[in-house]
Amino acid sequence: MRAMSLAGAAPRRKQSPVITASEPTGPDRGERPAALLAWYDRHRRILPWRPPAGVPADPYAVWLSEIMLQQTTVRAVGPYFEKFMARWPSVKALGAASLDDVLRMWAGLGYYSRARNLHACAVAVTRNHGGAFPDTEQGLRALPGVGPYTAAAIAAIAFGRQTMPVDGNIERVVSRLHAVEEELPKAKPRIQELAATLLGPERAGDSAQALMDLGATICTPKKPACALCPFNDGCVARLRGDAETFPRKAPKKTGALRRGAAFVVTRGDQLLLRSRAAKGLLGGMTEVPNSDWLADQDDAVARAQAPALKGVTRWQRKAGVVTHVFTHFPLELVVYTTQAPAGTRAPAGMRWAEVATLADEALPNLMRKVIAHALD
DNA sequence: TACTCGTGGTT
DNA sequence: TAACCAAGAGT
Repeated sequence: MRAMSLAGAAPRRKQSPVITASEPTGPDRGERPAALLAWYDRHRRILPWRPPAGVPADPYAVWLSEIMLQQTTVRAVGPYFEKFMARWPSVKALGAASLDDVLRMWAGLGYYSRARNLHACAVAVTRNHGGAFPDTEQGLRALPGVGPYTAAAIAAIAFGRQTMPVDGNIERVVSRLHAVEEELPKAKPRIQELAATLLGPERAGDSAQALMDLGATICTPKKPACALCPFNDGCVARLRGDAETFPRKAPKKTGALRRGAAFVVTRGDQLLLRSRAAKGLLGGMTEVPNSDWLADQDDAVARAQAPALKGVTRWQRKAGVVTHVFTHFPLELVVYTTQAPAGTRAPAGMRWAEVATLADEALPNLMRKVIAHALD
């Protein structure tokens, strides 16, 4: 352990007493896994789902965190992970919960198919595996919501399997280390292969988490802190001086603006809500009635999709619009409000909910914006 | 392969 | 400010 503590400071090549300025001074290829782990032992992040060094990880906590972290920042996940662990401390507990409860707890975190698959996975592990996660990559891969990355991550981190998960961080680190010119996603197989060479003979999970921490804190997308990197001058992209340009990837096109209308109906202290279709955009989540969302949507056409309510003929249009940006398109919603008389029946498929308890509803943030705008 | 699928923070 | 990015999966 004592020797390891020095590895973060750029180990020198053993066979070359004479080192020129341009010669690589980073660890030799074969020494990289050890240098990486030594760096990790000194600089690993403290995270809610990560036990203290040397303490085995709880597969349930690893799985839950990995699902939440898909395309989601560590900061955003933190409170959700704590909430879920407190309410459902085991996969069996989560498997016994209702999908509705899971969606309510997940509301605001985005990518709601993850929550549906999370629940389905908990049920499957409880029913088909006796509440114990499969301990192989192949077994994990068969579970809902568990793809190639997550299966490898759980196998390595929770079960010590010799496999290297490749996420966005690792793609960036590895593509820079080897200056991989091929564009993503075509370069994935090559990057997977190169990433696997960074696995130490033991501590596979730590190797993976080390690369992720390195990508998140040192080998960042913009202005990487190369001087602090354990790979040092062994990094080809750094030697070329264009580390920031990796990984190569085709620019993505932005979607066209879509427009629509949302209808906020109050009845005393209550509000009219309904549920969205089980799958697709915001699948299974709660919403206020609203129109189609279409590019070049005409305001009058959208307005005409207001719910039919007995005794309601007048709608007030709120000034301004609610804007929201989805991954593949931006959205602008015009908001109409009305006050329904006491006793007004909710249309088929809709229900009245107390405004005071809206926090407990499975409302995606878009809908929270709409309601806040309407009641403002 | 190329879309779909949320949200918030950075640059 | 527009673009990019974050421990990707499903179709």
